[in-house]
Amino acid sequence: MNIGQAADATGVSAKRIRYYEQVGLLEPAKRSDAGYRVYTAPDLHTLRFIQRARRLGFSLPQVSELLALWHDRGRSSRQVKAVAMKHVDELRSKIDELQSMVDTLTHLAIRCDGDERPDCPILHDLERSES
Amino acid sequence: MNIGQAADATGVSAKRIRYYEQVGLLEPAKRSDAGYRVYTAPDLHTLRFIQRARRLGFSLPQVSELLALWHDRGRSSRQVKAVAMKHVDELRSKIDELQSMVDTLTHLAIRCDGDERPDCPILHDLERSES
DNA sequence: CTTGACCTTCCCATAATGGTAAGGTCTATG
DNA sequence: CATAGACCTTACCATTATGGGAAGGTCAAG
Repeated sequence: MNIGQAADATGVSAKRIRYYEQVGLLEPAKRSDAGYRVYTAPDLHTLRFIQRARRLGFSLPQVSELLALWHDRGRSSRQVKAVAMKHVDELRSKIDELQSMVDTLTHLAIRCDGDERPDCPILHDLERSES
Repeated sequence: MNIGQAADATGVSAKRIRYYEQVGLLEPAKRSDAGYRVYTAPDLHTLRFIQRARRLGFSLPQVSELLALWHDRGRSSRQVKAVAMKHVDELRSKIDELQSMVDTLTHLAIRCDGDERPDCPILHDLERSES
């Protein structure tokens, strides 16, 4: 199976597959006589694993950790859970940060008339000197 | 006032100030005889405006829009509110996306024993073939 | 006049892709 | 068999906003 078919089968673009190989997330694929990368069922399995981990927001280094644990028959579920929960903590921090932006902005926007007049608490807040 | 002092006074690093000038967010600063950038009170005001907008998560193009509106005496608060609310929508989308990752992961992690055994629903989910 | 703290520009790196160009390969059809 | 078109290869550039560092000029204090 060529890279295009692997991409179609997994939802990971050919570009990404090559990149993952380049940065060492994937073992270099076998090549055909012409130098084409050749993929087999286990490769697709790995690609889908990566795809799902990426969709859950894991960074490539984290995905790399997860792949290693996945292949490590001697792993403990504790290790896996630790990676996942660390990521959850990061996600929650990010959410809190974004939410506080939303809170501030909606608080300001509520007081903005949104009409033809120029006066606006949003700009007023942005130009205030403190902080 | 030199760039270092302007940086200290506004919380915008010298590096960032130069970058903002380079990408056109800021007017090129006046220069001293020696070629040093020189900043005055209104410049600091603008830098603080940018700093606050950035902290609220506005992208540099959005900050640019806000700066233009700020300087436009003929602006309507409607325009300002539109920029802000569009950003709020983007933030909320991002929050929803991150929250659904958190939900999925916590759901999986709850069922992970987190002990010395290798079996783990998190890896199990990542390697499942669907999706 | 030297030292140290500034400033300047320029280049590199980051994270994880997408786009494109130049060129080789494979396959189906005329 | 030749050729077109769909594929593949590598290599380079762009993205976003920032930090780091080097090489070299400037300024103020001692």
